[in-house]
Amino acid sequence: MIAATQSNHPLAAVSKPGEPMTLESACMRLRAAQMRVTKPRIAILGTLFRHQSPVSIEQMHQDLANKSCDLVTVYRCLAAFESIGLVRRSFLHNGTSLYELATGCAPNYHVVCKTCGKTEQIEAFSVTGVEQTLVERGYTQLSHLVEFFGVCPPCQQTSARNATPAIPDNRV
Amino acid sequence: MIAATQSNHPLAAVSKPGEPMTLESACMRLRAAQMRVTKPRIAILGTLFRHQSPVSIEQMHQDLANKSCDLVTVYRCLAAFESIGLVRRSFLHNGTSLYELATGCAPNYHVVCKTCGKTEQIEAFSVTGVEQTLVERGYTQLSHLVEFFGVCPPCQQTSARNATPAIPDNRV
DNA sequence: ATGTCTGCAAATCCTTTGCATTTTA
DNA sequence: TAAAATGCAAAGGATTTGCAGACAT
Repeated sequence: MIAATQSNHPLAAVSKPGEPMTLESACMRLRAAQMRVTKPRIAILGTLFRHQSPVSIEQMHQDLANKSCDLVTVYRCLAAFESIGLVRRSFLHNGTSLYELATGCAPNYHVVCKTCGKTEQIEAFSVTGVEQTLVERGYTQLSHLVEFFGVCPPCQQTSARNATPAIPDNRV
Repeated sequence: MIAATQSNHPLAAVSKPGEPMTLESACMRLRAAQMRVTKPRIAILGTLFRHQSPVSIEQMHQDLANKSCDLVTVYRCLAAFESIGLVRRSFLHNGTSLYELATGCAPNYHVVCKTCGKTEQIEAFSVTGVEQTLVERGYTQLSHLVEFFGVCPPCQQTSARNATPAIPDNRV
């Protein structure tokens, strides 16, 4: 699921398709937005680059070697990154969010396994038609949210049936 | 946004398109599922029938004349209703949910105004193609979530700009 | 009669806020 | 050195849980 918010921030320009984002370019974007490049921020960006897929705040915090920075800082940094369009936030059914680097391309959509919680990307899926209609109806600042859920093949063995679901059944 | 979960519950059959759900048929489904038809449950179903659109738990609780039942009971009843497919739950960006009667037809999609939080229905929008692909990939128990956000026409006046957004900006 | 709900209070979970201290530019 | 970021502790809001009493069947 993706929150494809259209940022109004002047510095929220996405990187060009041709040149993939690097840790350096990400830092430059921070500086360009009058934000400071600190050790926690670099570490957090690092985990995002390492995953290249949606990660939870909790996960990132644990990934940070010896939890080098406070959970609160992770929250604040990601909110800051999102405000300049550096990361994209995905809202899950269970009320939590995942963050991923915002590439220059259109937002990606995912399938989330109800059992193990793993996410997989899914091919292009267009919602522009619907948004166009909404614009015609007078809506502004459009954004949307699309997410698919299911049980992935590896999780369909009997053994998995007794596992605690990553996303409790009653919430999905 | 809609959580179009495919319930596996034997009694979760939806009412036939031809015959719209009534308070009576809803109660019958409760009984059929070995659930009891209590005063709070009837009242809650009542507010759902009255709205015929997604409603928040808080909203339902306030609607109940003199808050005739506890907020906790509203939570529990809705969870119970959802477990037998009587209602559909929608998860909002701000971490809360909306519930609506599960009609026999395909799930409806909505636009949620970022300012006032009002929801409007949007015309058919198909995700079956994507789900079909996922089935081919081996996923089972598919469900999905689709929601659009924007600022509705009435909320675009200057006055509205200072209003506290129903969904804080940093969450959408 | 009995297994199911309900209400109330308290607990939990995730996220945000306040503020003094540290850090970056 | 001035503005911005961090850590820690504590607040906040939504939802859940435990348990004794009330209720539907």
